[in-house]
Amino acid sequence: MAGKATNIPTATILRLSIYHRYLQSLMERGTKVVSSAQLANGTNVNAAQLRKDLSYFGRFGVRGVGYNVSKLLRQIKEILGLGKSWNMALIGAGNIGKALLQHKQFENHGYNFVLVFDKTPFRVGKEILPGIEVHHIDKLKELAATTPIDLAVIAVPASQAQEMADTIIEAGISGILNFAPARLKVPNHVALQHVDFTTLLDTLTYALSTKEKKGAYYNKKKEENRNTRWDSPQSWPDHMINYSNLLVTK
Amino acid sequence: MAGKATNIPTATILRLSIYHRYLQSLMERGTKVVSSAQLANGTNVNAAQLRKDLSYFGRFGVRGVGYNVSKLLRQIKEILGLGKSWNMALIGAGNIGKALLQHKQFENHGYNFVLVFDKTPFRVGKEILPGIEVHHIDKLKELAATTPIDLAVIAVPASQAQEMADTIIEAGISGILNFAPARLKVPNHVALQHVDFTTLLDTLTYALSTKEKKGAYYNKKKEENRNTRWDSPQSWPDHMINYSNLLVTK
DNA sequence: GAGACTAAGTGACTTAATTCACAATATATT
DNA sequence: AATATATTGTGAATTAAGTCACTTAGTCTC
Ligand SMILES: NC(=O)c1ccc[n+]([C@@H]2O[C@H](COP(=O)([O-])OP(=O)(O)OC[C@H]3O[C@@H](n4cnc5c(N)ncnc54)[C@H](O)[C@@H]3O)[C@@H](O)[C@H]2O)c1
Ligand SMILES: NC(=O)c1ccc[n+]([C@@H]2O[C@H](COP(=O)([O-])OP(=O)(O)OC[C@H]3O[C@@H](n4cnc5c(N)ncnc54)[C@H](O)[C@@H]3O)[C@@H](O)[C@H]2O)c1
Repeated sequence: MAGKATNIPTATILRLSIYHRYLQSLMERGTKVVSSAQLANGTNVNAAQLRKDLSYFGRFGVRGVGYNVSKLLRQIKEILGLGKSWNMALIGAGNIGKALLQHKQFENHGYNFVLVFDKTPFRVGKEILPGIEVHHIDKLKELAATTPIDLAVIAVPASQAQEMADTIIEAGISGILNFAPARLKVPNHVALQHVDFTTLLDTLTYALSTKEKKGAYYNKKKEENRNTRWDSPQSWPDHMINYSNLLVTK
Repeated sequence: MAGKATNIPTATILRLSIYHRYLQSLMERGTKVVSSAQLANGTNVNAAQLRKDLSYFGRFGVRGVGYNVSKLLRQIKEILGLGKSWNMALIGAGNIGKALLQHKQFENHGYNFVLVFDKTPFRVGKEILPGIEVHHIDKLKELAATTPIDLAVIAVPASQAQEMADTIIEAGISGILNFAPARLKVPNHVALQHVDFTTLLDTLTYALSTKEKKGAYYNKKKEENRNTRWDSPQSWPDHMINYSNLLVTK
């Protein structure tokens, strides 16, 4: 486990998660060994980049052979902190919130909604899922004290989002996934990600628009240009993500 | 409208969308003029960066004064292609798909679901929204020929996602927003964005994990370090996006 | 209408991320 | 045991993105 002291690119962490998912599918298919070229191809990244990404954390492969799928999977889990199960609180049990609660995949990945909050009277007190009651948002701090929460998911209207973030942080939670279309301000010790549908749609319309009226705001160059810049509508290179969301990833 | 020939950073487009949204809120509040510093502060970016982002497309401000809110808003709309209304097809009318259909905000922004597809017998034929019937996926090509579709939203299980992407592209649609946890391969002329919840959650767990056992995989540095690297759990610098997917965005 | 003041626009610089290309090291083969 | 072959790991080079800091061009005041 070498582990470099170098700064790790943010995008590397995003990609690690993507490799992780692909490795899981390889596991299911029974693949034992995979080369950086195969793994990179399956996740749409450059093979050298994949190797460099891993090299920030250690040396996991065997030269001339490749990577042992289950071993690499275990090691990426370790790096990303996916060894344990993570308790999540949902803030806002509306359309999106309910879809998230229903999503079985989260549990499989160790993400569990253990508390759900809302404000609207007709939602509060209902049993939204077997064993999961909707609590009033005012009880967040109190309940978070007994049930330790690692992550909070914000799914309230944008106008309420910053206030909710503040409440969440005050309750001692320091990881937030925000679905509201608002860029939140949080102190440095809090990890935050935005899931921003409209912004992503806007990048698509930009791509399609520049495609049509080529030359208006942009000058067309080499058509064969790889998926990296906005010369032509294309896939996202990364970050993006964002980058990203970020964000933002091919 | 100067319009530089330079390559435009992918992250610039993401940010443009974010400025756009913030400008809309300023409009609603009746603000007439805004400085780059204010606008940057409201969107959590560096003021110089905001000015540079705009400079790729022209000169929209007045020196010594700032930007006219409604004028800048109009110009960003123009750049991003938000002047027109965009027809969308939804592929997969399950949990997430239904939440998206319900979402009123999309219409306000010019994004309209005009066709909905699924495969499961009990969903096909139902009127899922007033005036919107769920069609069988096999009819996509046929219906897209009569109702022009600009963008497709994929909300089917990951195992079906690549196949759906291929079908969509074959039907002549060249913008895709994908919610399935799978990295899709598309030809160069197709614009693609991934909305990847789990990957974003994974970056949060990484941040929280490294926070706890500082020094394991990372070496703690200046604590005051601004939100830019993975030295400590923090906000996403951008892209991340995008990128990123990236993607990724503070 | 001269001078003070403010904030945009941008070239130069800095920092970050990606890719190249090859040395290092494993396995397989004869 | 020597050689062929494959694929990792990584410094060096390249490319991209972000920030600084100054110049320019407006408005406002007196
Ligand atoms: N539904 C979508 O497809 C979609 C798409 C993109 C973005 N979003 C965003 O996600 C967020 C939620 O969207 P939605 O469609 O689920 O909205 P929704 O109106 O269906 O649900 C919002 C829920 O939040 C609750 N709420 C409001 N203020 C609250 C507060 N202060 N404390 C606790 N609960 C509170 C409401 O009672 C409601 O149940 C919004 O910001 C929306 O813009 C949703
Ligand atoms: N629900 C969530 O909160 C959530 C969160 C993250 C990711 N996702 C992803 O979004 C996707 C959809 O999730 P969901 O929860 O809505 O699942 P779901 O099972 O509720 O809905 C999927 C729908 O797709 C339809 N479908 C399946 N194959 C199809 C095909 N070939 N053609 C047309 N329709 C088809 C199914 O009939 C079903 O109605 C999945 O890939 C899921 O992993 C969902």
